[in-house]
Amino acid sequence: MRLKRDHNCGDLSKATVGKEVRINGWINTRRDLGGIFFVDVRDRYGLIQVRFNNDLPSEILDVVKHLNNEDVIAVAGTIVERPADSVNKKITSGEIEIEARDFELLNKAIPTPFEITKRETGSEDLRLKYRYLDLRTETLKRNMHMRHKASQAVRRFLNDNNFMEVETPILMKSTPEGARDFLVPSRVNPGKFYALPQSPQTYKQLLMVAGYDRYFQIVRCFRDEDLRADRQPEFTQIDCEMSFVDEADVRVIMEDMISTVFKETIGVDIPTPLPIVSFDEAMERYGSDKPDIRFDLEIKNVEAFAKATEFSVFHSALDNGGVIRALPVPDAAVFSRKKIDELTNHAKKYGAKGLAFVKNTEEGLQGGIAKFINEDAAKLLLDATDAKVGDLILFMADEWETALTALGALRTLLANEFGLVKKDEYKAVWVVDFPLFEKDSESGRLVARHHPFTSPKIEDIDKLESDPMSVKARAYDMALNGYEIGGGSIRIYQKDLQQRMFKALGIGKEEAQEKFGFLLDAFEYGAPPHGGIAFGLDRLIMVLTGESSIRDVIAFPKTTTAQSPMDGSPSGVDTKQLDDLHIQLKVDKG
RNA sequence: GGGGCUGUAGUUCAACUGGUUAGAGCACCGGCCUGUCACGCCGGAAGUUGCGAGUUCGACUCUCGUCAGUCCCGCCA
Repeated sequence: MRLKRDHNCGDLSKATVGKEVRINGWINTRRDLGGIFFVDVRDRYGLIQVRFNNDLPSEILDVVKHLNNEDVIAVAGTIVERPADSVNKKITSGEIEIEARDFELLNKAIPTPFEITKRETGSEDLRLKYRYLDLRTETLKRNMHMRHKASQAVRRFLNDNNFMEVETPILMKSTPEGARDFLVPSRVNPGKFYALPQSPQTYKQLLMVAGYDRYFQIVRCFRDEDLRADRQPEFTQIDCEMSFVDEADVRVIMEDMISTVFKETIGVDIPTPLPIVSFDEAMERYGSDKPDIRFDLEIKNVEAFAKATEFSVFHSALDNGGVIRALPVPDAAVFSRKKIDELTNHAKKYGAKGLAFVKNTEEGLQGGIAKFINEDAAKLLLDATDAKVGDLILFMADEWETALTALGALRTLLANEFGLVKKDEYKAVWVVDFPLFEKDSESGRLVARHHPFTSPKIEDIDKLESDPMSVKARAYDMALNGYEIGGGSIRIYQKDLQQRMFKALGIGKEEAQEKFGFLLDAFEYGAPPHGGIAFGLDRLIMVLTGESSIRDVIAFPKTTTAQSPMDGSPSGVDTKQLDDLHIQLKVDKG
């Protein structure tokens, strides 16, 4: 190229008027007025209007006349002030333009499959197929820049606080305890597989044993599970671990980190210390273990009321060990039958069997289950819910977690519909005191709610064998605007306690030694007390950018079927490759 | 594994209750235009209605299957 740039499009302003500059960039838009030709040139830094007059040499004019959007060009010219009546207030460089003297077409572009300046054109799969074009759009450029800024803020903060960045293996041992692993065959080890890390959990604990007492890594993690708007098969974690700490130490420094990131990226103050709620309280009040606390709309316990009614569904639920909870919805007594049916269907997605309701009107309780409610019961209900005239009260009778989760889902849905969620508000909260175990719904066996390395609360250790479901974990999650953006725990660091934990999970001594022997062995060589946390960087960027899909904050994401329309991955491979890996397929490769 | 929604020129959308040659904006091509900035004006080209089957005199439209995208449930230690 002849005309190499000495400025970028974001450098130019009124202060540079009179300067001779050279810029390189893409054609954003162009306007041919006959005797005068305007081209808006775009690069990563900004947008600047270039004017081509018709006194330029015809070699230049002939090319300029046939320029297209997204052609790559070089322009040499003078920065000049625009006539006062031709100022474009919509762009930052709107007061100036470049009067072109020399020009070079660096590369032509064929018409793009969607318009770069209009992100609403082009379906998502088309934009994913041409991701390098989508990344040219303002929105994605802004998102990727936000991601960069947040990552840098995290690195700076952690470095300033003595955290050391250490890389851990991408090829590791498969431990099929939690999510399904991505497996990697090995040519030199026939019949054996590595797994891609679901998280560097064991490695960071081993780094603590090594004495690297503050570790971090911005690290890719892999899980072969179904995708969602906020879930990708590969995603990035801000992974941290610290030695000689308890829960409060980790919380204090990590909420400081998140607060710093918000300040440095979008200028928002997240006041610390963050509020702390227990898992039980989060479930009881918000129906979620990652509550959105930007709005009230809280769930109420109405069991005293339920017992006083003649509604048999309530009584049988209670007899079967279930609970009765209510969600009072202000000013929703006007809801139609159809609307309430919609809410019922929404609740059913979360395992609810039905949804009872009653309307609080001037004439008392009406509609729904009103006929089962006598005067005494009505008083109990209004006391428990603080419902005002004009409110709708929704009831759920079910198992504790099902009832609350379903009401929590309705809470979120209704808050959005009523506009209770303010877009520019950010409220984070710690959720603590999680149960250590939960029952696997299929097998009924005990599984770790967080992971098997999470320490039980010291006062609960005695109940590990006798009453495991009552044992609480030394775990903490950070929820932000209804997203779980981080989670961690104080870890087990003693071999015997770790072995008891494995045993409680139904992992035999030999199996534990085979799968996690390296960790158990390490605990015998002076393992310090330690704990840590991992934040989902992608979700954090989602919140910072206000996006509702994780794909919009990842440079090259996958579709919901875990495919890449751009490069066609995953794809079949040659028989030769498979032979090298000692692999035979059971199905035809696609 | 299950459910919802969507699929029509390059692209965004339209096409009545199943009925003539499937239309329009943007993009593209040609022409005109010296202050535009979503420039404007005139003209042109552009379609296996995702794919396959069925119902029908007739299917973009109805039915079934399939593929893809997306959202949700399950799943995500």
